[in-house]
Amino acid sequence: MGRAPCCDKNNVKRGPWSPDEDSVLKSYIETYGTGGNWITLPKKAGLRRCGKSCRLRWLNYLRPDIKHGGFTEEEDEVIYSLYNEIGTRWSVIASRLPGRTDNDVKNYWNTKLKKKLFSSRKTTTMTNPNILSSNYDRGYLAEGPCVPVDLKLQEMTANQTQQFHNKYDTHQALPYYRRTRNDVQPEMCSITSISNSSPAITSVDCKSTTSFCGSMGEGSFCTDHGVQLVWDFINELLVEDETPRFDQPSFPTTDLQSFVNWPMNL
DNA sequence: AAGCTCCCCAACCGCATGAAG
DNA sequence: CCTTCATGCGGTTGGGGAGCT
Repeated sequence: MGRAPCCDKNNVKRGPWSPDEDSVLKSYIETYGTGGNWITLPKKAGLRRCGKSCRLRWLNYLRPDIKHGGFTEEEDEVIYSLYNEIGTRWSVIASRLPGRTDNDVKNYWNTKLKKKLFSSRKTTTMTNPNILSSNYDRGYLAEGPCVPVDLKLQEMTANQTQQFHNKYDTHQALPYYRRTRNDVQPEMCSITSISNSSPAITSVDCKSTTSFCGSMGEGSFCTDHGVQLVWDFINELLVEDETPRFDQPSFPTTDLQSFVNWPMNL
């Protein structure tokens, strides 16, 4: 048996809030505060709404310090940067953007910023047309300039590229294990870009971007279960480019339990 | 003008967390 | 310690507006 519902769903109104309801909720909270109890608030305020719904409406829309309207370039940068550091912890990201809510940031990321980030890879702030700016592209990178895989392949001769494609399917989905604060989760990724300045590649899975580098903090991933291929991949590409071949990082890459137990802050 | 598709975003859902008893 | 339950959070949904044919 599941948990008891927080309210009687048959007796509460759902869906969009009317201006009258907004006005009632706003004036109640401005007069009496939330009283630290959202569950009883709607009854006291005379609203036929679930407490959760009231809380959401207040926090995401009615609060006086909410900033409505488009995001600025500066806010975009903050989101890129924090997304790369901590992933989809929207409330933490929103806390760094005065007047923005977690819902706002999440919606903005999912509907606009992600697309903007992908399309911008070809055009923005590049000092070299073949190398993406690490500053702009922090959302993807651990550090240093980074080259999309497709561009890297274009640099090779047609014959080399064909041989490479015969050997590797560059768009195949690869399984890996991602470390989070609390556990290790199996996920899938595909490789989108490689760094030519540090032993790092960058991949994009369906949910987020992931750096593949020497650090063992949150977001790093285990190369077991097929992602060994990744290292062959990067070295094969880089060796075409006079870049020294990188050794595999020293952290455990084949034993899942060692990966799980490895200290976060090395 | 009508019908269709796409996109945005407000709102909902269910799970995790932590406080209180 | 265990249980209960309010709160907070991230993922997802769906209504409605905008744009296109």
